Amino acid sequence: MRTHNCGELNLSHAGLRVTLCGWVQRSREMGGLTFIDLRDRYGITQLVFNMETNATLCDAARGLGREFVVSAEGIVAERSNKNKKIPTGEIEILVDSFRVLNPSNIPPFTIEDNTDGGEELRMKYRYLDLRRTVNRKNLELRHKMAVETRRYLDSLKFIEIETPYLIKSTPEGARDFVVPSRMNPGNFYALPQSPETFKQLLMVAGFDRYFQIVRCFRDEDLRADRQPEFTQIDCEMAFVTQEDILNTFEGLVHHLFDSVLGRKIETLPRISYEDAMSLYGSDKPDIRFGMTFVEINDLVGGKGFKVFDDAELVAGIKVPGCSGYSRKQLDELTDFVKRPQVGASGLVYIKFEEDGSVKSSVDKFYSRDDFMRVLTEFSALPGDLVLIIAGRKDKTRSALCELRLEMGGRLGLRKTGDFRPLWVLDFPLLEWHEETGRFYAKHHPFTSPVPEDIPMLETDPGAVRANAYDLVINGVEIGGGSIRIHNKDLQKKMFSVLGFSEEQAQEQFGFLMNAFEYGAPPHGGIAFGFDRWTTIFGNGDSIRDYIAFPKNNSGRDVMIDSPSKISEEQLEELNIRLKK
RNA sequence: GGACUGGUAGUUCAGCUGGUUAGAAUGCCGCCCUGUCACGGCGGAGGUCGCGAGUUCGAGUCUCGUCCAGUCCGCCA
Repeated sequence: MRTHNCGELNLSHAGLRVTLCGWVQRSREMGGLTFIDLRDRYGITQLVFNMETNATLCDAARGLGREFVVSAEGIVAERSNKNKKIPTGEIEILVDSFRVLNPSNIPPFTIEDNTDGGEELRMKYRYLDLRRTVNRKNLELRHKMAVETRRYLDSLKFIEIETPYLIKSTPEGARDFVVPSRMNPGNFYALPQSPETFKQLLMVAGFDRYFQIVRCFRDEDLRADRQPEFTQIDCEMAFVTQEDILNTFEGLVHHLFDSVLGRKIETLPRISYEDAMSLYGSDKPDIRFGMTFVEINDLVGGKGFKVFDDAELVAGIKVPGCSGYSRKQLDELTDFVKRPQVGASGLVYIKFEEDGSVKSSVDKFYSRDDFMRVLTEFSALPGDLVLIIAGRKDKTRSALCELRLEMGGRLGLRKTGDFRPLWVLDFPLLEWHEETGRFYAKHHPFTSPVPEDIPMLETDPGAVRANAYDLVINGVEIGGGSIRIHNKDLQKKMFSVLGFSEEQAQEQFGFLMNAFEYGAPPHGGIAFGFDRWTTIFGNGDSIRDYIAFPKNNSGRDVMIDSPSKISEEQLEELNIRLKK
């Protein structure tokens, strides 16, 4: 139907007869002249109609509304007024005939880079929103990421194998999306939260390098970076140590930075979970800037300031060059950390003024020497501001983490386009839950403990470290994985620590444990959040912008209006009765 | 489950301590314009102020409830 697309013609094509197809972006009527911007995926080309040379055609062109689908034939001509802003700006098409392939309603919002449409409206008409360049580029980026991922992994002899979507519900982890089985009344499939068990079975089957770019499903509340269905780059390898896995996938990180963004990056720093928590208060630190935590219990305790004396942890950050902060600004920061989402009970400041004097909210408890010792510990210089939070260790760290990120943002230290990937290692194997009074696997129940910590499974399970690792970029968890347990006895012990009875373990994971009795190789793997990684590379705010048809905050697709009710007949057939 | 923010022309928003005819921009329609490209000029149409109660002589504005959207906490092995 077309000889060229709307983004490729230039002066070298002048005089050529062409046919273009596309959508009417906008038309400009000048009395005797009519210009139409014709748009397709590749760009915009200007069509021109002249009242003097063909009044009928020019008149007809004026009947074309926005988003009409048009096929136009004519001669490529050099423009008398060139537009330097677009690649095709030096030429235009002198149209001698055109055809409306399909008219269009007036679109509910303008289909331009700076659209006037709000989010909700654009989601409802997502197919129109996707015509906008920004969204098109986001999906092109996603495609490029997928292609380069496959290229890299294929070059290392990984093979992509599909695993089932209709699987079995398991109690650990996120809530399952569940699918009723018509042929097995009262029974349900679950959609996979990840292909975890299947990729381990593939290792038992001898496919020693597996990957899959695969959809995963979790029935949990949504966020800007969380969708109920999302995509992982899921990988597993046999006959490997943790070091082998980190090196192989550090290679993927380098390859994607290079091939997609055209950037060479340095060897990824590695930090232990414990250090990440004590220096950044987070297991996914944003290391684009410093401001690491300094713990000062010893320096400030026993001076009569009860809040510090009683605190499990007193820690702070040094904010360079902010000693001039006003009372109002400090009050604002105090309010910030006291918000329920941050959860600190207060904020103490020490201003190291330019003239060398010291001002603090706790002046009456400490001498100048006391403050100087603290400031030295922070390596503070005149002009710096130290902000301190105290209380329970975990609360203090998470609040200080929020404050650090906030200050980093205010000082412009979290620069867009600055990428600082790193590995976080040695995660704890287990996590204690107060409400249920038992341990849960922090990663998943097949994660192997660090060998020298295995004896502690009996004595101090909370202190056992795992052979687990996360990839973090700019404060976002991009991926995580572990070396798996391939030994049946160890796996049994793990289930028992998690509070599974032998029968429960057998019922839920018997197929895996049985498989491990038939020569399971040592293996391990990793999975990356493909949507998040793409979003980071695109400098986006929300993974929604990198998914063609995303769900909204309540898990709804407002375009197709789902989820939705189903008929009585369907319910009957599925053997389901709804609560009145 | 919880906190906060928002909901007013097709769209994006403004609308003060409650006050009589609810505005702007853009889009849309009509007329004019031969080099525009965010074209320009003139004119016009377009509103259940999310929904329901309440306070008041009077509610877009205040109160309560409710629905929807967004950000976050919980949750997300």
